Amino acid sequence: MVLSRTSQYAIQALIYIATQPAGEPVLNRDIAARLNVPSAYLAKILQNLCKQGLLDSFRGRLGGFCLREGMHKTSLMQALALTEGPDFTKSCILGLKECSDETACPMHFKWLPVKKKIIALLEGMTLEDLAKAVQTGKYRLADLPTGALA
Amino acid sequence: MVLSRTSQYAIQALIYIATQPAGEPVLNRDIAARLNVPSAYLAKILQNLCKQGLLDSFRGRLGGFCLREGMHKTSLMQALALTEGPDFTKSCILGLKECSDETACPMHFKWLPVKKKIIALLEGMTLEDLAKAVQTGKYRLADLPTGALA
DNA sequence: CTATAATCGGACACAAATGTCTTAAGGAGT
DNA sequence: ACTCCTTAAGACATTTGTGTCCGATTATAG
Ligand code: FES
Ligand code: FES
Repeated sequence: MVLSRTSQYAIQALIYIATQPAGEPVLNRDIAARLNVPSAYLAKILQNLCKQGLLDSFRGRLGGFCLREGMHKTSLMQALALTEGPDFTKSCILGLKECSDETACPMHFKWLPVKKKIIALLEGMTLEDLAKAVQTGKYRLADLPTGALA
Repeated sequence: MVLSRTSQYAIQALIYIATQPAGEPVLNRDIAARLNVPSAYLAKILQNLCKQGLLDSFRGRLGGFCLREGMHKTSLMQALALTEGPDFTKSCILGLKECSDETACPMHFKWLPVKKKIIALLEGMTLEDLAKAVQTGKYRLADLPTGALA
């Protein structure tokens, strides 16, 4: 419902990276271990986020991934636009090609307000916010018991 | 976002069937043509809805599909439980196995109210309601120009 | 009974998402 | 220069979603 696995991994990883000291690259291996996610697959996702400009990557020793300068304030909406495609909120809930008041499906006018709430929520949450929440220790990023931060 | 193609087809078909005179079986072929959807695939979906007890099917001449007695008041939530699986609303938006206040991910308490709105919406809309809306001619069930009802 | 018309059921085909593996390339330390 | 550690890139495998096809079954009409 709502998000693909790929996007879920991406968000988890981004939040985790945001909890780590800025400027210190984080190893893909560590992220994967922390989130209990396939590391090779996660690498692909992170590489993509690099190409899209959200992350920086460094090879070799002391390498890894870290948030690009200023990207701590990236909203979930912006991040999801990169993983799900730029208009993943544009579609009609019944799958019609157009979703607008003029081409409304029978659910349109009921669905639209809810969709707006979802979008507002995603636009309102930044990686920074979520990272801080995680750092309080009250929330978990992975299935494991209660994620103690490294 | 939110629904699989299969569920979208299913809902469209159910609404269309609900707009037709009760008790008169509707041909799969006609539904597929009306919705502009692959008929063989739609047949599978309808067969499944039969097995789950939402539709009745009749073979041979004058055959087809129609809503089972009393099922006009089925909510979208009930219908989606059949196509998406019984707990498609249970999962965490970040993909955690458990979604509860005790095992909250950093988005949990913000997401939960929105999720509740979605569920309330789906529970509040019945096939009957949606069919009536379509019959006003103001809403469309398919991509085609403006669906004139048969 | 026969022909016709529709669903049923399963096998099959294709595509997209998810996950794995191997090799190449780049940077840090010695 | 050499070695080690890391990401980069692409090929490949697996799984799931989507879509097609065909023969079997069932019901109606003549
Ligand atoms: S037209 Fe269907 S949700 Fe807008
Ligand atoms: S735990 Fe993530 S949405 Fe509830």
